[in-house]
Amino acid sequence: MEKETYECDVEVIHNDILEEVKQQMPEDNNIYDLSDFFKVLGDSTRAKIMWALDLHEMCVCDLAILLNMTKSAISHQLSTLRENNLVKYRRDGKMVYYSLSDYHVKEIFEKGMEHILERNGD
Amino acid sequence: MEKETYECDVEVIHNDILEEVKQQMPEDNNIYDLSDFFKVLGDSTRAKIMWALDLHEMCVCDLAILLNMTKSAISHQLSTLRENNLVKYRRDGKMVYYSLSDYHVKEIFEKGMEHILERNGD
DNA sequence: TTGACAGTTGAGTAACTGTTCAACTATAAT
DNA sequence: ATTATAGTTGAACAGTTACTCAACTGTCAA
Repeated sequence: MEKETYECDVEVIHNDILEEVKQQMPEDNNIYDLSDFFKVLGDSTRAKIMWALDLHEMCVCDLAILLNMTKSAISHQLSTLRENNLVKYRRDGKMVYYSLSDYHVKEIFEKGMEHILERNGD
Repeated sequence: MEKETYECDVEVIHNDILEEVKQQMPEDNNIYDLSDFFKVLGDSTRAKIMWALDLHEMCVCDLAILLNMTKSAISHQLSTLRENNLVKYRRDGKMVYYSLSDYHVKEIFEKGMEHILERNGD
């Protein structure tokens, strides 16, 4: 009377459903990547940066003024966005201009905003 | 020669772009709500739960077995998902069955997964 | 070369977050 | 009533994270 398949502090309740869901679940690695992706968008500073860059290419200074934050703070967040391939940049003289690198993000933001606005009864 | 509009450690570089973006940016509160929403999806445990519930209504036990975690850990995360109106539940005897409460989330997950898979060269 | 400004980076810190643990409630069965 | 299982909850702890600060690089102008 052993349960070799699962190690948990509970009994198996709905084995049929479990098997079905297990088979249809995406691969672990894909879920990790996906939640990491959402995590990057899940900070208000980065969300604002992304939204601003969706409207217009901007330099670090512009973003710092727009968000009323230090250049350092903005630069750190841009670094995170860069590492996650969400923004690209070009240097022009002393200034570095950032823009969005991915066309999916806009759609995801818009779907997310739909959700927020409907939920808030707008 | 004062800049009353902005307080920052930088000079205003592109005033025209700044004004344009400022006007088109969503309200701060909406961006906060949006990033909070993404933050909830930005944890792999919660992402797995959401994906599983999208496939089938499940009880806490099932989820604990599926994710190989304790009921307590799952319950805490379900509580977060509940607070953010992403899941609903019904009690049936001793068991509590959870399911998705929002139809937008599936679309957002799918768009996000598209992004991941394309980015990973799939 | 020197100074000024745009931007980056690493260390440090305060705040946040996910899991564990133990104690708890709720329902059902004996 | 008692016991067992499903689930919840609060405190505590460890790991993470966003911003600050100071020092740094890169580019331009004089």
